Amino acid sequence: MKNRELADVFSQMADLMEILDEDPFRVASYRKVGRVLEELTDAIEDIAAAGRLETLGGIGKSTAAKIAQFLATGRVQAHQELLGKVPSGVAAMLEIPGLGPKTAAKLWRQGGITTVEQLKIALASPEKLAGVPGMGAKKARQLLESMAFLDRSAGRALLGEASALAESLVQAIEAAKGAQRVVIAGSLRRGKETIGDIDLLCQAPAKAAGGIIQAFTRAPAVRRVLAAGETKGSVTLEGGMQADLRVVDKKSLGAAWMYFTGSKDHNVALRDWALRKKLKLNEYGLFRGRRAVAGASEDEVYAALGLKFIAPELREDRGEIAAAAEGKLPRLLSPKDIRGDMHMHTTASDGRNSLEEMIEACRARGYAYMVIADHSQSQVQARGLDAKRLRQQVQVIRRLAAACKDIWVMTGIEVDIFKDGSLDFPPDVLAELDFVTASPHSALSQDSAGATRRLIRAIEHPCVHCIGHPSGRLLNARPGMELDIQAVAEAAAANRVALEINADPHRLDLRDLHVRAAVEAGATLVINTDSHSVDSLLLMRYGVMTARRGWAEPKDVLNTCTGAELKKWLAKRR
DNA sequence: GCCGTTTTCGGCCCGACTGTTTTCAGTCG
Repeated sequence: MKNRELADVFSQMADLMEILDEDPFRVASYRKVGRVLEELTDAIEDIAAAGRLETLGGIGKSTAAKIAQFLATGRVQAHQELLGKVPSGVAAMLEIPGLGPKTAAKLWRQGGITTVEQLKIALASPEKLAGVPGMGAKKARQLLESMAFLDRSAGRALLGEASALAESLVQAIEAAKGAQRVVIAGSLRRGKETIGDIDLLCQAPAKAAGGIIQAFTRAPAVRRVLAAGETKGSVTLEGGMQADLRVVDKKSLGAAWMYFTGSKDHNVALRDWALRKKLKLNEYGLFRGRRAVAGASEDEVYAALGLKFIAPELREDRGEIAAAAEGKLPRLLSPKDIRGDMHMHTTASDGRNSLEEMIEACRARGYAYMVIADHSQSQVQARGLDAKRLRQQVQVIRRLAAACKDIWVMTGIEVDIFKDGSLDFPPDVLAELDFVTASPHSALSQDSAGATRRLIRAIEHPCVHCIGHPSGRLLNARPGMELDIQAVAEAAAANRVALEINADPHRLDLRDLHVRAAVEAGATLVINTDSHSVDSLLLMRYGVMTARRGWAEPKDVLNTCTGAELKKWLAKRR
């Protein structure tokens, strides 16, 4: 797959063109191509071979030719020409928050600065930048701090970390005088797998806004105040994340919440939709001329646009607006649809809570069923179970299960899938268990074709019910295997094997786009926490968000079944 | 460079905040 590489080429061309001050609309269209390529689940080679490049939104004749050229020669001529015009270090400056293309161009052309290192030195003695307009002492200090932040932080926070921080900020703002309602917006509300910054909104009368912004900037987690105006505040938090708060009037809350929930691409598409209806949409409301048509609630704004309500998780400009217009949005599942958790560990392998404690915690959550799935023998570092210990555990589970009237406790295993697709236990051992999850844990840098064959072989194994965390990725840590998700999902559908959405915020695997491909291929999903303690059972909500981002409905997800339905599904499988 | 419920040409989302600009450019979301 050359998707990623090619996406980078177009994104970089957009950056370079912007530094060269080329037509902003052409720049925007290159940027869009970068995003489209990045989000593609099919290999760009296959799409090109099928002559379908120009059927992708945002890709026209000229882009198609550049993609073809890249696939044939490994390069895009126009990209090479741009690289020849702008020193590479100048483009690298765009990574620095607060430094955009205009400033990078000025630093280069008028200040003679061509690398980030040179910039750092020059900023330390700002008189060196006297020839560059707009470069005062304050701006210099701000850029130095931004660069220091980049050096320390790995970039984006995980969904779970960001949620906890956001909730602490919400509490601080709610305590401020005049705050009527505080809500989370941004990528956090959309349930994106990683979060760049936290966006919050507070409904309050205009006269209270200043005090609320002050309260926000004094919240315990705040380390530095970046901006504090009349209606907007920006801060850096402990750990380096940025958080923004806007204070809005009651009659604008819906429009503002939509605007700050994004995504940017959804907003652009929605405004375009509004314009075609002779309406104007901004964060204050939906307007016909000067008259406000809607704004207090999101429902009202979507309705006035002739659209069904679009759930935040769908707002990525991936076809949701057309679907909302045609009444074809999916009926998304919600956390309350989940009736069990089918992947959790105990102290028998690397879990922190006992079998009894895990059962009690699942019962307290009101689950109808659960599966114990400890590691198999080759996971030595996790004290994986061999056949003998597994059989002992099965005995204990069966005895405990017999005593549980209100929850169905199933026996299971998380059996390793080896590099060649074979499993860590022979069929006779696996056949004794109620539910078998097979997961890849090692050799995760395998090539795409090999990884796909590996998973398909496991899917075709007669004893396997589910593939756990299929790609093996760890967010912000390792990329995992690059699967041909189409082929994997088709095999899963054909063999009636479920694909896991691992809800652990470090994994979220399958990821959103893979969920969507799996749903379209007719595969069944199962959302599991992979809990290693009773506390992590509540991570389920992040898996549900990821499922929603993949347009999954309850019928696509195995653990929305009742116990009786699940029994039937298991009976058909064997 | 892309695109079409007004269009194959002429549009392309829009507002807040900061810094250093004395009237606004740049960046961000």
